Amino acid sequence: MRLNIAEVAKRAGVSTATVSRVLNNSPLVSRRTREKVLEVIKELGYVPNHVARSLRSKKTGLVATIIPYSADYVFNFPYFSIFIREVTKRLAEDGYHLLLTTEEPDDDPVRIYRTFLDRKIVDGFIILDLKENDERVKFLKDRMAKFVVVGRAKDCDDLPSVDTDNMSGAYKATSYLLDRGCRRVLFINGPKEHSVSIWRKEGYKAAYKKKGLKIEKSLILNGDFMETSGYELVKNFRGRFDAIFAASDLMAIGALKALKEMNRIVPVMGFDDIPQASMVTPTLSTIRQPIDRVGYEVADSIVSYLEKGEKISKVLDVELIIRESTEVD
Amino acid sequence: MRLNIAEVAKRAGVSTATVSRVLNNSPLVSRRTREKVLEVIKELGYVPNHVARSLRSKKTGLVATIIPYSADYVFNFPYFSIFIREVTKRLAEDGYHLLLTTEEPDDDPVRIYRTFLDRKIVDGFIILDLKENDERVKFLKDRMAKFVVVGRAKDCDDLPSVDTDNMSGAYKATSYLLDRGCRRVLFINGPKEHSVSIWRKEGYKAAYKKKGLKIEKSLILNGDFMETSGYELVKNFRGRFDAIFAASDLMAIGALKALKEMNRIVPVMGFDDIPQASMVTPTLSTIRQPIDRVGYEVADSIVSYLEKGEKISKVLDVELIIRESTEVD
DNA sequence: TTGTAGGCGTTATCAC
DNA sequence: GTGATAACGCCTACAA
Repeated sequence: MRLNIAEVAKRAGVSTATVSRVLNNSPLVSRRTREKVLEVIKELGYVPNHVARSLRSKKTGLVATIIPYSADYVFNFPYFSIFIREVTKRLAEDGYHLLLTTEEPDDDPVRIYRTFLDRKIVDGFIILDLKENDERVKFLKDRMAKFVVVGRAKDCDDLPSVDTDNMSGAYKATSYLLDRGCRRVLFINGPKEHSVSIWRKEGYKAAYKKKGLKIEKSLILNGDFMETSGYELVKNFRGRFDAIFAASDLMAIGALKALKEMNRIVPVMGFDDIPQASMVTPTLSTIRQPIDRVGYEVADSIVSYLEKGEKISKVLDVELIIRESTEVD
Repeated sequence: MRLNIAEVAKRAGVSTATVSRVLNNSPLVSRRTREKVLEVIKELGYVPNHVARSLRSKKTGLVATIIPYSADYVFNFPYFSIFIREVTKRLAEDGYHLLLTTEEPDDDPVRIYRTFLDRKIVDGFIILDLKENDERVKFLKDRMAKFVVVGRAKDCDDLPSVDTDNMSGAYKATSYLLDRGCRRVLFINGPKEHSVSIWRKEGYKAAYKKKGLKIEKSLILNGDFMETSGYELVKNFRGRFDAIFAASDLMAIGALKALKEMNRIVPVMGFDDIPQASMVTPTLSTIRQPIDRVGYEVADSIVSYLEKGEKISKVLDVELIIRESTEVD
């Protein structure tokens, strides 16, 4: 025997329309009818079929996050899992679920987005790893899709977004090093086109300006957030420097390794505050990002967008954490 | 204008049935008709609606993984992300997608499973963090749900499953320490009821037996896989020991910290080979688990189950990695 | 080889 | 307040 709305209706001696009304808390049902229907529902253990609802309502209750294939470091970022947990938790509060998937290599970066939109698999997207002139953003805008980005690109401030205050973070980090008397802070930034890199560079520069110091462009390098790139960039750097500020803890750790091999000691500052930061030797000074709140807020934002059409954007504060790596002398 | 199968049919001058046949590669379509239909499909940019298909076929193409709330360490396990990547990659090969979510705290552990089954949101499940007499397994079996477990419980060997050879791993680790002349290997196992803990304990014991040595039960402790538990267990241990084997790298790292504070040096072996293992000081000897293959195989298994009804189980080899932490003298 | 038509389970629009 | 009934978009007997 099929357990559907018709069966419930039959047993309760009402029409399917009435059952549906009860299910959707419509006020257009008398108290008595509602109670009777609820009783039957409970008795039969009836639960509405989500797919049928989706077909009717044209909403699947699914939000997709697609990890760019190039963005290995997203996965290597130990806090990624906390981010995911907070996202799914917030989504569930409104009955949404997270579809998580990865891009294929050598692939059109918007292929999966197109598939999900064409086949109407998801209601919205969360975009990670934002770049300037991001193809995905362009595509989704074009298709009038609903999405929220993590990060802020300068070319799309009309988008709902959640970001940490990368500029302020880089400013704090750099200022701290300058305050300690350092003058040539080697800045190992992330990839050039990434929105976080752009903001962090601004922060770095702002700190120099504030102190009235001249910025030396050759001190600004671009890594890929991974440990090896921090290691290599320091190892191969031919100029002078008296401190290092890396745009990720992993690169900072790589930098520390390189310094050790080169038998040099200078203050080193990271960014993120991943678990390793407090476990390596020396423990790493860094900028802590509230990754859990980023997860919560981005989920909150996409839900608001989907349910109420509200485009919410937030910038979250970051915190300077001083440990051993900057306290060398 | 709605773009659906009927519209395509109209434009191609055929019936919806024919279009459907073309879409599903039925041989019951003439070459000419097929080409014509495909042409129209291309021209209109028609793509079948996934939800409508799901309703008809009673398959959503979704596989759920639900992270137990208690299993924080799953998230703290840095390789979790690699696991997810491999899972989604393999699922996508057959058109499946991953629904990832977290349990709510203080909640019936099978609540989410029930919801997903009742509402028919997903086709199958991947179960992580398996325990003996696992409630979730019991529930899903009861409901005749399709699922694959990561791990092997002794009470359910009829389930499709993927596991690493935990027993062999623990055997290798313990044997290595015994071969070095250690006799009192403090074994910091995971939580008692976890299937991995049970297998690893077997391996530990087997190594002792093989050497004809007596097993000292007081040397076997239970932690929770996290760093602090390794630290505390060692710090508070009152017996004698001349080596440590921890069932996770994180606990091994905690143990190393405790030893350092206690001014003691003994060989320490971990389990997992997480990234930190090669970054801490001293670098950590450990048992490497092929987490990427676990991801691939578990996805492969659930797809085979869903598509062909085949229950596939696999046990994957692990590898002994010797670094500095065991080479102390 | 192709078409007709019913049904998957729900919701929304009408009437009553 | 409540009940028929027609969609939503697709697939599949069954008939032709």
